[in-house]
Amino acid sequence: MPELPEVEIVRQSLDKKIKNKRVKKVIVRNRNLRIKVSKEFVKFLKNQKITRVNRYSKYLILSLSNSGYCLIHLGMSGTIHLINKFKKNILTNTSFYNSAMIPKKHNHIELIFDDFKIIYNDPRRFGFFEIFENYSMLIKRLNHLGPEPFSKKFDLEYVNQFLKKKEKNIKSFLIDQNFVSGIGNIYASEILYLSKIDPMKKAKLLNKNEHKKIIINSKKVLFRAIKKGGSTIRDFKNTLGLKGNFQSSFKVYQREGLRCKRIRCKGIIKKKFVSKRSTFFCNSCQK
DNA sequence: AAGAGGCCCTGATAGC
DNA sequence: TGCTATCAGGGCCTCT
Repeated sequence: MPELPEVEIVRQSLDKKIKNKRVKKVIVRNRNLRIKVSKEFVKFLKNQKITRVNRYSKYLILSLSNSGYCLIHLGMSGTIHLINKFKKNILTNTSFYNSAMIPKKHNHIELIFDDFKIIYNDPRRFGFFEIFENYSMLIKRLNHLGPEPFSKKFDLEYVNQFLKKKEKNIKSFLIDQNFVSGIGNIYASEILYLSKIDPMKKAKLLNKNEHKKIIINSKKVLFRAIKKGGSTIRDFKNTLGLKGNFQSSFKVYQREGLRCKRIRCKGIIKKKFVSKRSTFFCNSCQK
């Protein structure tokens, strides 16, 4: 599901809500996520204050007051829901959560704060929650990731060096987190469209100008998507259950058979499986 | 080292 | 109505 922009939207709303708040209770209903939730998880988070909510690539990073970290990945279908607590009435003095907001199945983890809670829902369980005692352990965990598209390190020299001997198609590298981290299947197609590059083109055949376009358009596409609240294809929602809006701005993704949006281009958007992932491109203006 | 392929899992949808 | 097959925004692992 979520690529960098969607995770950033989640980060922003979490930051507003849980920063400097203390976790009162932790519930783990299903430990069998992509990575098994550790036995120490509940103990590690309980009574900790969330001091920061960061994001790197598609990962959320909660900093804790015990100087530890909680690393979260949403996988393909993970969502985080913010649920406010209401007082039912004074007579019974029972409180409840607005159940209309809560998915019925697959609520695997809950972090409960004073007057609200967050619920991690993930039907496919490709996401995970991991804990790290300190910063160096966290960094080690994320060490394999390439630079983010926004990073200064993602420059001409780096891109050229990485791709110059690569026989595989360029599209598979845009979604390769070791090369550049944060881009997923949707935005890879969009970036290559803006760059007028054929997704099937061998990476080593790209010239300097094309490298430049990839660098610029990666930033451009992701920034625009963040600005629009991310993309909602089937089930991405922000923590309040609201959908993103960037899907209406897609130039190629899920536009198979439609006309290319570029002025004066007569091309038709095609869909092909590239490295096992659906890939959309204009058959005329992407060379 | 690089690339191809498989696998983890559930749900929505299409076709019969 | 119900069956089966296919696909979905990710990432890791193994084999060659």
